Amino acid sequence: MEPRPHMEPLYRPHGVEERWQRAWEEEGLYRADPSSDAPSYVIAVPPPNVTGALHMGHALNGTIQDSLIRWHRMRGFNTLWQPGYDHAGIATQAVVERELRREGTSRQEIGREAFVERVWQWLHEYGGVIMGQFRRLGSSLDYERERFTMDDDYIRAVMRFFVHLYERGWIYRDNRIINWCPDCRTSISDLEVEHIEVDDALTYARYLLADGDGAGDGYVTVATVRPATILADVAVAVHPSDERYTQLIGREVIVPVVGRKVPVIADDRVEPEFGTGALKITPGHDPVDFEIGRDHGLPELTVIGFDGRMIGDIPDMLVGLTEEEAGDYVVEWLREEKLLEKRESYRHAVGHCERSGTRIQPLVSLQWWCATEELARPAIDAIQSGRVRFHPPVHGRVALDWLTAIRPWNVSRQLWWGHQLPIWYCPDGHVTCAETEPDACAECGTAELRRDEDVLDTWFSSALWPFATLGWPDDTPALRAFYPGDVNSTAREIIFLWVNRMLMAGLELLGDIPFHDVIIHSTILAPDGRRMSKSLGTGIDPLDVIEAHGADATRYGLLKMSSGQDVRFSYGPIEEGRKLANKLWNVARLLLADVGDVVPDARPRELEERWILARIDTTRAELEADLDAFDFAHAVDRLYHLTFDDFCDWYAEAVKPRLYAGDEDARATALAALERLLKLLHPVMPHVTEEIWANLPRRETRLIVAPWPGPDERFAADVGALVGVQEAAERFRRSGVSTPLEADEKRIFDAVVRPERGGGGGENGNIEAERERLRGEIARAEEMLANERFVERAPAAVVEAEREKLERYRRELDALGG
RNA sequence: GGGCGGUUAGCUCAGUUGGGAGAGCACCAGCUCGACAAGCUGGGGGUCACUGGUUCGAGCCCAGUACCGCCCACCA
Repeated sequence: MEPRPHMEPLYRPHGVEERWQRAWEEEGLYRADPSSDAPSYVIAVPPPNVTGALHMGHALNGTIQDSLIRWHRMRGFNTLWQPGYDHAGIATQAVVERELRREGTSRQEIGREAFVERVWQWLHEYGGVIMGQFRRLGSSLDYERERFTMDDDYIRAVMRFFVHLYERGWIYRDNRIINWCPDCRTSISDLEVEHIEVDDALTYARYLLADGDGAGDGYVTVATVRPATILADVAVAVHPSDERYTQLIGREVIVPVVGRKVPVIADDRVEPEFGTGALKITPGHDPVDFEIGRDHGLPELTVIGFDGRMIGDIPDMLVGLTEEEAGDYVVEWLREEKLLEKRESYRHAVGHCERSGTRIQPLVSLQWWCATEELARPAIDAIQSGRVRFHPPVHGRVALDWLTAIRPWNVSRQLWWGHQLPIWYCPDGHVTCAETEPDACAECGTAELRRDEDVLDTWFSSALWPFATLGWPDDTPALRAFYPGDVNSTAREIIFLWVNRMLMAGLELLGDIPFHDVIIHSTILAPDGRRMSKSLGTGIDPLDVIEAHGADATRYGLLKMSSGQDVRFSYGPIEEGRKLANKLWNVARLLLADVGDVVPDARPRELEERWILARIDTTRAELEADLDAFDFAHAVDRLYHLTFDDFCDWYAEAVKPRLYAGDEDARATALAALERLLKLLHPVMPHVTEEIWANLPRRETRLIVAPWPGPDERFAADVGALVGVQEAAERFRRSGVSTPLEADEKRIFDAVVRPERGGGGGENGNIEAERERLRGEIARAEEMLANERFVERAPAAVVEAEREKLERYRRELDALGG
């Protein structure tokens, strides 16, 4: 043990926190032990993007997980908090591509191999800073076990997963419409598409009947927000029971500009009430139209390329234009041909790439897909049966709804950074799927193989995080010791992307759920209620908060404010945490001043000592219930009031005179009570508690691994022992009226309230004011008890409580001679 | 379009089977007490969004309205 440092009146977290963070890690106290016999408690950190920096969500989530981990470590569990990073395919590739552009080159120019090499180089230089920032928060991750989704072992796990699904028959290649981001130059999944309201123009265009017989007006009008896609129209659809159009079904109309004759078809996916009730069908560029087109056997024409430019069988002058330019041309053409009925402004939600913000281009493309119904089934059961519980529970139902209506998963991305698909083609077009590069085509045996160039969706590998980090697919000691895990704590927005897929992958590959509790933590908004975001300038850097107030205060504050679904960040709770740390520090100074060779030992003699030990024990039980329910805001609130109100304002003040008098029993008991208080606070505020712990005499273990206090019923009967004194103090402070007290109560009263120093009015306080107050209370109670219906229908306990209150007020009034 | 959450003190938020509206911050007043002025004690401040209903009794339960936010979504 190091020498006891001088304890200054003001607790300064700087230096102290970093010192303990280094000590805990260097002494191996964060380490999980795969060979331990103790029950395990496992949380895998949501792997942050390897390019990213700590934001407020990380800080809150890190605090939640660390508090649980530290609590269980003290309770004797073999804890593993698994650290690591996600390679974050699109995000990382975008960062490095941006850098290449600044250098005047591009990934296409330097080629795939050099580009991937460049990404690794970038990561070694700038990536992977978050784990250092997690350390600064005091996070007790087992840093020696850090994993990366692009580690060789992890890649092997991803390949195994893919081949497994392929062999199950759930992986297939299909030419379907996908969400194409022209900026990222890749497909993205439905979950990565963000719908944003935009103002568009709705163009009403007339399609002339090909066999114009004079009946009606000889045309049908359709509405579109994307006039350029008219060039790829292959049909017009109407609702089968829409009487306006029944006579048109089966006839042909002429697509403007290109002059193509296309059929009028009937489909009940058309909404008769919208627009004109006639829908132009563009299977190549619209998801609904694609489905309708497939069902009616229509061709899929493409007029917009992967670069967002016009291509295909269209007038030469349009080739190479943007969709918008081409659209303007089409509208102008319609106007000249008198086929433009009208244009009106129209506000609607349009899909955008959530990473680049670019408007999604629905395109037909040959991609790899994963059929997910079979994977989802066990996950659905796990949630329905309650084996996996969400906190708050509402998110379980949301997760369930998604799983129940799950759709095929587009798993291929047209990127270079990521896990390249383990798919090889031979010149004859045969497909070989294997974990490692095969020698020959599985079908025809030719050795001439070409690997598919696409990489897998980043979330495909994230799905394996709870067990690929433990060595799966190998049967390792870590996997046996730490799977299944216990808790997953994460942000609301990745329930589908990540949580559900971990459930599916874990159940499919290991036959068991990866965790039984899912915590969905609050979203912390900027103080003005907007999202915290760098680009909006509304972000608050948690490292700045730690710098200014300390990690303990930051942890406390984040837990305190994280009660609702969304919560505005404010410094109030952080300040509260800082005050709590300072208060704790100072009460420790009081109890440790002139401590001599007294060691902690609970041997209570007086009322206030039995009382505080009872209060600490009941708070321990309540705290455990809060933590078991993942109710962190209540847990820290409880700790605050235990420390301030009970421990400092009442107990410490009451026992102070005996400490000054050199009462060694009082001293030893005080230290024992402080010990227990420190233990309860440690999971939330690890640094200040460890620092004080180190100052306690004869301390041979670290608080971080000190045993969590068990139930202590010895003084339970004394938990209300101070009620009389506290009421007397309240009365005295309110009106200066003294209450007759027993000798030991009087001693506590005098120590805590110190009437001789003013505050009230002494024995001659305002007795009449107090009588008046009591008469008011009595009147109210009498009124309630006079209400027959209340007496008849209210629960007996409530009525009885009211009677007791009345009796007490009357006694008190009598004592005041009223 | 569908679903979910929210609306309580100036601010950020609690309020646990319906039974006297709370905390922290801010504000005001008083305390230089042998841990802490980054402290202590006390105080002011609320039509619990609105309307109706159930009940002896509603912040809480029911119906509806308004506003804010989130998620999902193939009405062009």
